[in-house]
Amino acid sequence: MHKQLSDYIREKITISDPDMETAFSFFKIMEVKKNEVLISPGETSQRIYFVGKGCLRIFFLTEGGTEATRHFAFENQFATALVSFITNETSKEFVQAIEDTELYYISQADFYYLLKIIPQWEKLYRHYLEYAYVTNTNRLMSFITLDATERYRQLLAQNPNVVMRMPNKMVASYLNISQETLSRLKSKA
Amino acid sequence: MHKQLSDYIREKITISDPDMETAFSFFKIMEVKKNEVLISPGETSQRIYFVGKGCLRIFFLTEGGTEATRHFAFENQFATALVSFITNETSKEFVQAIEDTELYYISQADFYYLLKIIPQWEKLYRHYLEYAYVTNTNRLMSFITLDATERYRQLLAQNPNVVMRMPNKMVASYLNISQETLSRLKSKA
DNA sequence: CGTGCACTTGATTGAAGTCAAGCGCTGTGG
DNA sequence: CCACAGCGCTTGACTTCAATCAAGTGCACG
Repeated sequence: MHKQLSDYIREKITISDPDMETAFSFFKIMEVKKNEVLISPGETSQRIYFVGKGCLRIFFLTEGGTEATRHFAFENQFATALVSFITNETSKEFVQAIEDTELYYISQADFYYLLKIIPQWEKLYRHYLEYAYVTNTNRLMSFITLDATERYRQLLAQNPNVVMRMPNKMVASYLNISQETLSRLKSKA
Repeated sequence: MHKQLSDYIREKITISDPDMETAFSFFKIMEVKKNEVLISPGETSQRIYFVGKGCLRIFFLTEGGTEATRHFAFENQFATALVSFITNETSKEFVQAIEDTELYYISQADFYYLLKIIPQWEKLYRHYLEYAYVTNTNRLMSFITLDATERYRQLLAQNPNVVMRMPNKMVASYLNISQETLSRLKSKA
């Protein structure tokens, strides 16, 4: 049971069977339909999700009302509205299922409890934070150094999943270009 | 001795006097002149710096050869080429003193050693990572949602230090606008 | 079977970059 | 202590990349 999750955890840290049992006791399973929203702006109650099957998207709305996608989380990845999770302030971000999705989740309180009672759990969280930081920084650098064409090429090279599995408008909002521009890029290359 | 650093640490975590002693034994003090470069691209030997007095800047070069500033670290902040520190790959970033600066630094090896022997040290690192992540994400969002004028206004409101203490060309490279555009913005507002 | 949403394609616009020229401070060496 | 070289900053003219606006096509789903 929870094999994907335990594999993931054991890949990152060494953890005793009893500790793994304890950790598991706080995770719950959950199925959501395509397009369902898990976290909306203004909410404080926080969870961390682990994607078993399907895909989550984290995005926020700009003043103009257009969506800006911050992250896609596929199978075997943790995801949450991380800024809100860290700061404990209300989220500015949505978390939404893009496909029918199977999730494991843990509440923020339980997650913090695990940080206290399982020393290695801190290390797991550290890895998640490091990953999130590196991803984000690469993204930031790509906005600064690359134009629309190059950003699209890079995404195609580094994360073809996104381009294949996600609808165009979401890919565009992830690259921070308009849907029209993405359409033109695709037809050219 | 090291009062600034110990104050900073005690603000983030609870740590025994002997542990603090141990931690301190790995930090060294260092003075650098204005414009001196501490880490250059291609280097692997990593340190974490704590700014006692002065200011550090982390930046990288774009293909065109222009500088893109990722972060300014003022008094009582930790700073390093964090992506390289995390991934252990060679840095793409420079770390440079912008003013005559007084630093405490610790090597990556020693820092990791502290993570092992002082349980609370993990928490300190966590706080640093969380801070870096939140800062970076806010920056990312500002590039996506705000135009040049609004980014400048936001920086002026949230971090006037940067605008006051840093030369124009660095402020511009931090906002990811050209020096000319920043000049025009300043003259208007 | 039809309504609406995703996507394409074309025409126009606009924000900010680039190029270019000139001013003024700073600091360095004679 | 002065002079001049060079860098930082400003201002103007022009260019460009990608956004917006607009219209039309086709597919998916109720």
